[in-house]
Amino acid sequence: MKIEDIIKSKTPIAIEKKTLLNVMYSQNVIAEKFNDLLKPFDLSAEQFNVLRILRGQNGKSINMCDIQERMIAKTSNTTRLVDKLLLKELVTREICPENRRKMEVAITQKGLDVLSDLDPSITKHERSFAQNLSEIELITLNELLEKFRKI
Amino acid sequence: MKIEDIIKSKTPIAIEKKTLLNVMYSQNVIAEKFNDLLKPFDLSAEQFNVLRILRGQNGKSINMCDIQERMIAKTSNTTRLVDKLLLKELVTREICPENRRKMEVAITQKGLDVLSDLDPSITKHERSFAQNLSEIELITLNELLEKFRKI
DNA sequence: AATCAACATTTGTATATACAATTAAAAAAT
DNA sequence: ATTTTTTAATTGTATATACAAATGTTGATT
Repeated sequence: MKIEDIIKSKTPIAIEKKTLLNVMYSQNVIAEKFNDLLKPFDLSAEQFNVLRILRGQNGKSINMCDIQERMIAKTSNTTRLVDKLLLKELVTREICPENRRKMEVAITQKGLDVLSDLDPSITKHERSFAQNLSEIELITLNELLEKFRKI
Repeated sequence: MKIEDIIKSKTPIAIEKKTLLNVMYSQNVIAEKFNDLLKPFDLSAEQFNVLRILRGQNGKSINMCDIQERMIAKTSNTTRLVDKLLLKELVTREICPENRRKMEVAITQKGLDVLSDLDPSITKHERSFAQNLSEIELITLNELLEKFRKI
């Protein structure tokens, strides 16, 4: 569906504006589907994101700053995100002995299990979008987005 | 900057996942710049969006349902958004006499003035992203996004 | 005409986000 | 060695969002 139809604009939209709207709206579609997928697991998208970052550490712990750096939405409140994950026993948090300002956050076995359970539907989710495009088109889309957002 | 570097992934990411991350992150970059731009005007992105929809009505009023339909983030709470705009006297809201369930929302002169003041920076914002791509690339990007999100 | 279903909007509530202010620890400067 | 600056994380607060429940109105059914 074209963006003009989605926002029900009668007049044509300039290509500059249209592209911005298209990026914004696409993200929205993706995020909504993603939230639906996570809902049965009682995880928000950002919580899942943090868990995935922690798994990517392969057993090593990571501090709050470094988590924040790896996140897509850089303005999230990492402390409170980790609080939520702690309550669910999906992560551990300890003061770093070398630098007592820092926190060592790590994923628990329970956290790893939740991610394992989720993996199939995450992969399905990712493929459901990608299947509409060829390999070459996907590469092009990535390149164009990268150029587009570069200011 | 490539998405792998942004999320600091050491291992290469599958193109399916990468594309999703790229769309999500690009939206984030755009939204952040947009919020910065609106901040001096004391408007949130969604409030601005509603105002722009109202201006697009060319004097006619529009009800809540129809506003919602035209919005990009379909889950926003239109009532409370309009409440905020009412407080700032940027819109009017009246019960529709033909169907008392409906509300007639319209932009005020003050609202139109705010949008006029904003227009130059909005245009600048839109162009700042679009300038990185040629006309053909912009068209391609729009087409690819449209295909991508189609499920 | 009375009842029921559908519609349009609002309200309640829990959670999430944005962003400034605060706390605490470590590093740098004097 | 003490003060200042920088760094890391947390807390406070206001606003935004998600989603269910409630309210009031209209249209349909019997």
